[in-house]
Amino acid sequence: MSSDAVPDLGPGAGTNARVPDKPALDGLEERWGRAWEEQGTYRFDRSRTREEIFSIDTPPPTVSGTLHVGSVFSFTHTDLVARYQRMRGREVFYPMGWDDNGLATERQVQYTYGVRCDPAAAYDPDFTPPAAGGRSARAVAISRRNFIELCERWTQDTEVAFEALWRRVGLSVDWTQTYTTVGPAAIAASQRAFLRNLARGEAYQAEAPSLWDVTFQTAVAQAELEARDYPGHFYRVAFERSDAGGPVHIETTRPELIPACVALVAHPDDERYRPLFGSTVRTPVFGVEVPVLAHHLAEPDKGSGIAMICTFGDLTDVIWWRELALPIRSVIARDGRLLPDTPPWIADGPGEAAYRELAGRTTSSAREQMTAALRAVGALEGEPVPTQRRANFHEKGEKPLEVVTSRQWYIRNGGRDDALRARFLELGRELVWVPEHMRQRYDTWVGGLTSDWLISRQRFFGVPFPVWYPLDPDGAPVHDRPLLPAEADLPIDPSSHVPAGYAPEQRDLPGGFTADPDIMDTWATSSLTPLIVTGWERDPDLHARTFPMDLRPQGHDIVRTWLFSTIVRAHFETGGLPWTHAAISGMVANPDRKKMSKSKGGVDPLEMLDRYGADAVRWRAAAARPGVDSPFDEGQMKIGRRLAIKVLNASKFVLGLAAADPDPARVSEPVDRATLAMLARVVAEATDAFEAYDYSRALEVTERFFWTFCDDYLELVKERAYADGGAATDSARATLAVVLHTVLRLFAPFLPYATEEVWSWWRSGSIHRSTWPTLDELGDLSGEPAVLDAVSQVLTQVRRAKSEAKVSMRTEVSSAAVRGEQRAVDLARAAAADLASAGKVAELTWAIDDSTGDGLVLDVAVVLAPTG
RNA sequence: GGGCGCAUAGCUCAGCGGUAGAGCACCUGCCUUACAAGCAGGCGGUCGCUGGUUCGAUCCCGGCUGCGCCCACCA
Repeated sequence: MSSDAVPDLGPGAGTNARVPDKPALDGLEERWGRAWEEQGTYRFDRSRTREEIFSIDTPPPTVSGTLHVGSVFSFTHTDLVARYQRMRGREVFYPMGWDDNGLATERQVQYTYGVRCDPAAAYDPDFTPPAAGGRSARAVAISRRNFIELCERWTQDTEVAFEALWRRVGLSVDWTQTYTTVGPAAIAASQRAFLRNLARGEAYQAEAPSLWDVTFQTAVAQAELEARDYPGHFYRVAFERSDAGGPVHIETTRPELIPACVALVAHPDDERYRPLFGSTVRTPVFGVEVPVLAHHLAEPDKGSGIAMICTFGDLTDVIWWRELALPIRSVIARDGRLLPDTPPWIADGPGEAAYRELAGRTTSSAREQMTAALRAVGALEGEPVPTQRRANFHEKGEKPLEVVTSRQWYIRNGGRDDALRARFLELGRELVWVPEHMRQRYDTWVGGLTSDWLISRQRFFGVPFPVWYPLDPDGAPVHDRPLLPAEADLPIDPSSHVPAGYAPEQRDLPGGFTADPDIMDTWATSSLTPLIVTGWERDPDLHARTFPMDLRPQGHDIVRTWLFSTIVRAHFETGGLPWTHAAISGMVANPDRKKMSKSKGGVDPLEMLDRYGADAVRWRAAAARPGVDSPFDEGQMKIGRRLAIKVLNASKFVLGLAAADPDPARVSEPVDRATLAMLARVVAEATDAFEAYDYSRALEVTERFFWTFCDDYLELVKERAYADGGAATDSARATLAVVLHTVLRLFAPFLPYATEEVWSWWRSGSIHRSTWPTLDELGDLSGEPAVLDAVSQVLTQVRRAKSEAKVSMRTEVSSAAVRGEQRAVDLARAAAADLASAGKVAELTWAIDDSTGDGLVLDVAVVLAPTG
């Protein structure tokens, strides 16, 4: 067979005619990848019923450039389960999506093509991106439409590359079932779910302070936060009491926010400040009069025990502002700079002049300027003291988040509703978690929510909100009277579609309408994957056959985002869980145990696949137990490769001896029956392990059996199987065939290429559509597995004698005297003839010695034949 | 500050109430017609520390230490 021929998986096989002389792994991936595609091996049969289907809510990988080793591992984990379930007879619904939506794509496009989106720019149909992108290039401003076109182009290219990688890895995905998170079906589902959330009051719009990323210029959600240490200084600053009672010192890390100060606050029980409650102080430099207030969140032992409240320096400020009913005095603009115009509350002359020095500066530059100003008026006490402050960052951002007041869309998630929070915690308990303890992260997250889910983003590439607003006679949007499309019209883009009752010419004109400019956060779409892929409201027949899904596999880093948000959305739409099981993969870490980042980490999955082969990489992935982080260790790949090669070679050998159909009824010899009894244990253990999603254990027990089988059993029965005729020969050959037939299928989920190759040598159809082994097919299981251990003891001691004498294993043994307790001797003696031939022992003798007290331990005295 | 996980041979990890296991690495050999990308044999561990339960603890319970991760209102 030439290497590029597509093998026939049809009926008609069954002989050993196809066993190659020199089996090799090279070319298997290409050949079988093509065969599986052409023959639809993994095609989903949608005529099956819900009970017959196993449906998987695969994570849509972010199309942000490259997939790393960790992704390969975790997707392999899912595929192991998928292949097991398929062999168990379930029809596996295993679609693949691409998360091309959102900020990650925008950043890649900006970087790759050297552009930035300017919504004010005009569309250029002939636009071609600058040849040289990269960080050093000056970004070209392009229209929103041009920008989105580039995003689409970029994602298509990467999706092709991703699919190629996944096929290479051997994921048994039905590649006709793919979706993208900005595809029409996903947009329609996102918009439909949003409209329903809105109608039921689960989504709402609010003008409120929220976390804001000044680099990306968008609001962000609590789930996207990352707390990081951030170097800064404590500044000790004096406020003058209005009653001239002397200065009050506060300590702050952000003196540039003094113009936004609205009050000072101390703990109600703090004796030092109690006399001041109800009085006022003047801010330094600006002379703005602010009250001194009491609140229990103020901590007496932090700083000087009294803090300034600014609108807004952090989330505590937001709480104080709300609970103490303070005014808003914002000074930070959306670009992170201080507002260009002097705020109205700064009225006095020197204060105005001081503000003008701050206007337009970044926060860090304003901080320096403010420090100088404080020093000039003598309000800075001592020198700033270096400190590590902890600030919230967007997980992909480089500057600390600010708190900015803006109008945003929210979805209720229990953060402000204890009954709803309790419901989500209850759903978390109903879900089966693998491993169990991962539920803890969910509970911690849901229990710690402090706000609803902010889903709007002031970005460009994503699902637009299906909303318009009427414009009043002054041209201002009337936000509390949103105009909504009919569900039948979805998906829509409010910036090109027109709301019912309006004409296109009325867009953005007073008395007309305007589109909601925002897009949804990528998780607002990803949270719907179980609904999107199962055809919710789009294909009710498919939905009924696949939902609720069986399995959500994912990483533990996105429990708080993807897993939780999916439960939120499914609860609102269906009242229950979107899946019954969540299997949480660990991360691949650098050898130093630090989290391996996507950008660096340095290992290219394709290079790894080239070097070791997909089966080897899968083997290594399977060694990482569910939920356990695993250090990247290239040396381990070699072991997997060795196993795959071993499978080919051992199979070739077995088929050379015993190409007949596996028939346990012909197994009669004690050592053969022992082998099948042992194999039965392996089948049972591997099956139990897989049922508990513990693919690692399934692999481990199979592998251990297989190596022992190769090293001991195969050597032991070689000659008996070679011999012609007789029940003993027949027994050996039947055992070999049964073991191979069984072990290949146990290995199939892990080594799909090598096992398929061997299967094609003697069976028909694909091994991946064959059935998982059961105890029934192994026949009579009353064999005594202890025979194997006894036999192995004898074999080992004969080999040791040869090894110690530094002679070949072919060396003849004049005599071997086995001695031990009755039972042990009987067990080994059952394979006397095999032992003699495998060890090349001329005279094998047996002695019972019940006085040893060694139980099943055997002692073998070996006398080697003289060499010469 | 709260929580979760981990701690067993140089490395990666199983085991989990009854005298310590695998693979890799290392050492010594062997071209044995399935496989030298192989095979055989061997060296190597007071199972993190410390109390307790038990006839007996690597395994159960408490405390401690170290590492990793998650969460937390960042003055």
